[in-house]
Amino acid sequence: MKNNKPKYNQIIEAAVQVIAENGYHASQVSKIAKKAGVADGTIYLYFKNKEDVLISVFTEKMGQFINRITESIEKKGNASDKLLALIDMHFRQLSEDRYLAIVTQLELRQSKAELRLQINKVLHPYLKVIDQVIEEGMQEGVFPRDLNVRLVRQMVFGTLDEVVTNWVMKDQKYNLVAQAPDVHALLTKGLSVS
Amino acid sequence: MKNNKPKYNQIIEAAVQVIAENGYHASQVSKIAKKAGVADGTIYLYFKNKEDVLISVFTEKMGQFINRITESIEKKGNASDKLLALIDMHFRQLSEDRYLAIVTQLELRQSKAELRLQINKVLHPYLKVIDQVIEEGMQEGVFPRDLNVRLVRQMVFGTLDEVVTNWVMKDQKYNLVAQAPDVHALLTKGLSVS
Amino acid sequence: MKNNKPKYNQIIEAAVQVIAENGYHASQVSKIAKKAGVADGTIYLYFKNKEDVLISVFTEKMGQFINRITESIEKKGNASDKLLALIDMHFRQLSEDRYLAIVTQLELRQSKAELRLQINKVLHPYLKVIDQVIEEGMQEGVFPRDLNVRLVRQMVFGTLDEVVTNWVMKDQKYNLVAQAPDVHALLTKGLSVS
Amino acid sequence: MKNNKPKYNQIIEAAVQVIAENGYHASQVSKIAKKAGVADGTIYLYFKNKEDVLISVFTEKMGQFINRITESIEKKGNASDKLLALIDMHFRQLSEDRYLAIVTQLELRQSKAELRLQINKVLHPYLKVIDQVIEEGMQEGVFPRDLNVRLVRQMVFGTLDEVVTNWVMKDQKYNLVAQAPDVHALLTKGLSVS
DNA sequence: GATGAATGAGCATTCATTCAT
DNA sequence: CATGAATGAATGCTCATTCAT
Repeated sequence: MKNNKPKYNQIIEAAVQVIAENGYHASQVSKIAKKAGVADGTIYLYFKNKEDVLISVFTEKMGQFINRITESIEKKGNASDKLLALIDMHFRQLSEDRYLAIVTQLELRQSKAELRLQINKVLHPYLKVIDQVIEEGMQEGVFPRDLNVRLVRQMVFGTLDEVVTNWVMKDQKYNLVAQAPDVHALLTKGLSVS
Repeated sequence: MKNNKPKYNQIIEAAVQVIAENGYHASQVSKIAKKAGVADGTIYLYFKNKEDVLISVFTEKMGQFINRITESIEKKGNASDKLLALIDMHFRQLSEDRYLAIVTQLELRQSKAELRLQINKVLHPYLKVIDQVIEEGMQEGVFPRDLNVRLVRQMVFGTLDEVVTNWVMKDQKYNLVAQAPDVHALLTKGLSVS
Repeated sequence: MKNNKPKYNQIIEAAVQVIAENGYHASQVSKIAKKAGVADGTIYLYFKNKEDVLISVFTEKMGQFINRITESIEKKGNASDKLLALIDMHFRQLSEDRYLAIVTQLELRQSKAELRLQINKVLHPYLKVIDQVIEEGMQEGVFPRDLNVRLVRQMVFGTLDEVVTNWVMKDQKYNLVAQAPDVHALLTKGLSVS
Repeated sequence: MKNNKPKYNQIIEAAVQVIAENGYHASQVSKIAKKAGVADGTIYLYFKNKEDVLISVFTEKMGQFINRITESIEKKGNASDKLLALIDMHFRQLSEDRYLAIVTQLELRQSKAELRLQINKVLHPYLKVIDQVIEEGMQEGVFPRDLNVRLVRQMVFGTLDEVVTNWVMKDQKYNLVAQAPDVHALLTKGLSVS
């Protein structure tokens, strides 16, 4: 655990706040250090460089994010319910941490290509969770058996991501979690007339 | 016509290439000027500043992009066919211009908040086109009449965007256009078992 | 005469105005050309370069300036009266042309050392006029015969220059010409108790 | 004391030299840094920007300048002697620091309006010292009681400034300090015949 | 003579990272 | 472990001048 290293966590938390408040490009190392209550140099005792701080921010937060979603869906009986739970928890967690929402949906995307590649690696386990739900649904017969899992996953993740980004850009003015059932309905039924 | 202003177009085209090849942050004005075959200062005869070049790149390209999609869908008889045509042309155009695909899916997203706001404005007409197709489908009875248009549009655009981004990140190794019918099927039928 | 070359004068007059209104550093060649109603390149048909425009501005204006002072003092009977007339005309001319005052007292001094050297050459005839008045006064016995002419001239010119500069920097709020008799009295009597 | 901040003084001294040697406009920050033996960025640890360096140069030097003059004149018994001491010290200090003389008389005057405004503020205390000497002389009866203090001060300062500037432009070839008694005699007696 | 589109040299400032203490 | 003073590379933009028309 990183609890032994309180400064590590202080820096991570400071980074999220500083980025959310100042934007990615105005988030200097010195600003993060100040908010964390440590010297600039101290950051380099815990992280290789600035990029490493950002990746670690995403890794730490995404770890929790995925864990909660996994917990949430494993109680559910079928793939459709799991998908709803996944959407609900996805929206819920970003709703509950406005800083995190801003950082993941807007600021971290401004980073250069290399960094975003590494961020995608961190995202990978989440995409696997989505894949599992889809595959489970196919096996259960809840979803069609001939789905292209990759495409479905891209539809699911792309939709959730777009919905959240729009919500963040509208200054988080409306209730995101309340949209979960509609989004779930849309994804499962598509545009087909019942 | 912009044929009267050949340098304007030279600079736009150079910018797309330079950004695609070097990445957003390594695309210095001097590099764009060199590729365009003009002096650095010449860029400032046609554009207010570097940001203006980038916005213009996006505006010019997106204008053509939307026009072709609009042309393509207006021949179609019903909303479902129009949606398919839209997806097909969306994929087709980005397939045919690998530089443009890289720039729109990866590089331009690294720009700072203000610039991205303006990019969103340019994107807006495209979102309106999607909305129209959805609304038309609802009126025709091809799509359910009780759809939340905003959510559907976010699903459609989010899905297309995610599919294209994944394709770009996989170095455009597979045939993107060939995915259009499957994506269309997915969006219209969702995950429902026939 | 330069009357044959109306554009020459247009450019000179435009330069004075542009410098007075925008300050020395914000007075681009293009701005002067626009105000003069000519193309940028036209300026280079009449002047070697930008510096040449500035020197010519000063030369033209200083020529008139000296001529009027010379005319004014030659009517006077003795050196002391001539000195008073010189001071009066010095103040009067700068009072009557606020643009010229700003340009000579403030803006033209921001030019680089080389240019200022040439400006000093243009100023030289005026200093000679002052010298003549002093020497005349010494011969007449109106002024002491053992004066160091150079020092006296520096006192006279330095005083006038400082008085005018202070007046310009106080936004020309008070009557400069009205100070002439007091300045004359001061220079002639000094700080001696009568 | 500024001895705790050796770099601050190194930069100030380097700036004076670089400006005197290269002229105001050719005095890049990098050149000053190099002469001071520090990195470019170090300058920004001690000064807000380049202008701040220049103002600080003038402030530091003018502070010393005024202090020495104040010390020098307070020992003197009457206003006339004080004026002589002021002139002597004014000339003496600029004679002893050829770099400072060039910078104050020529280079710093090329700065733009805003900077010159701040330079004038720094000069203000010196003008007040001159005013005090004049007022003291009027009270003592050494100078006429009906003097216009402002005008006298402008005569005194204008004369000293002009004398020093001429000396600097003549490449400091003659003995400036030796002129002090003559200048004093001129200012006190004026052009009156004894 | 007149035009004005094109040129390209030149520079203050920021900030991630290091390392002596 | 922790500090924070010092480093130095990196770049968008302006504008005097030219020259083909």
